[in-house]
Amino acid sequence: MDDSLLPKLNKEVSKELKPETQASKRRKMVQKTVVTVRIGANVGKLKNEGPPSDFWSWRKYGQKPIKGSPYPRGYYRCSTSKGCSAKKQVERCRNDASMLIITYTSSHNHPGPDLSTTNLIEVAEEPKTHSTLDLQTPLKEEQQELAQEEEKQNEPTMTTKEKEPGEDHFLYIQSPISSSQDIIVNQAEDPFTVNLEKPHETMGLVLDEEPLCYSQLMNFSTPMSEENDFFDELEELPTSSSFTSFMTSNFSEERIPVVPS
DNA sequence: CGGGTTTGACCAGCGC
DNA sequence: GCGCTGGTCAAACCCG
Repeated sequence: MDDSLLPKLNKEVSKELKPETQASKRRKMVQKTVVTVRIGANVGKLKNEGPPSDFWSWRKYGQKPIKGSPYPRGYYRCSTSKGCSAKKQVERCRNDASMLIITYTSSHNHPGPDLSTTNLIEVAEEPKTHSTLDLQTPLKEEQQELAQEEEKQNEPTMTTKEKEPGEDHFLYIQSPISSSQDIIVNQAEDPFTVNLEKPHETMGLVLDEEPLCYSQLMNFSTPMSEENDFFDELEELPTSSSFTSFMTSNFSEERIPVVPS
């Protein structure tokens, strides 16, 4: 091709020409998983924006000031595997600096470094959400049970939010990622996809727009206490992450046909 | 030396 | 059609 012309353009095109990435190039058809992390005292400990380290390593490839937000948004790409197209965006809640809003896009095309040995404490509620997440990873079955137990113990009423029961796609997670972190996962997907998979569901809430509600949810549910210390240790380990497994399962549609049994 | 971060520029989607 | 804004790239720089 005439790559001698328009070098910039071509270089981008050639790179973005990968079928899936091209579609995800802009903010149109992208699957997104929004995770809100409350970083309590850790805000100082974590580096900069303090993206909770999942067991994948991320490389920052950009940062942009966001209109209306005093905090810039950081763009990260998975550097665990070379060809991995997984990305995440990290920004702070505009109204609550102690809240991190992490938006995951694309999927990891490689297994996690050490999933089996990882402490996956998964709190997944709302069966309908499961239909989206589809926890099909075998090892997750155990985690799921654990998660549900924990869920019961911690916040049995948390299953449906005070806002719009049945319309939200939140997942509230006891964060194994780092101490004193509360995590809410919101499954925000492309409306089309949602319509296809869950015609009865309404993606009324894309938290990307209004992270505020997270704060409310956070206040609404008060988790953690003794695990605090436990997770504090985990913080230093490259372990963790329930939400990473969420992603794995959620985004694995390329590799796993998704069978809601 | 290798990998990661920073930063400015460029491009494309979206709204008006 | 134009301008705005978000997302990505790549060179330069920094750190281990």
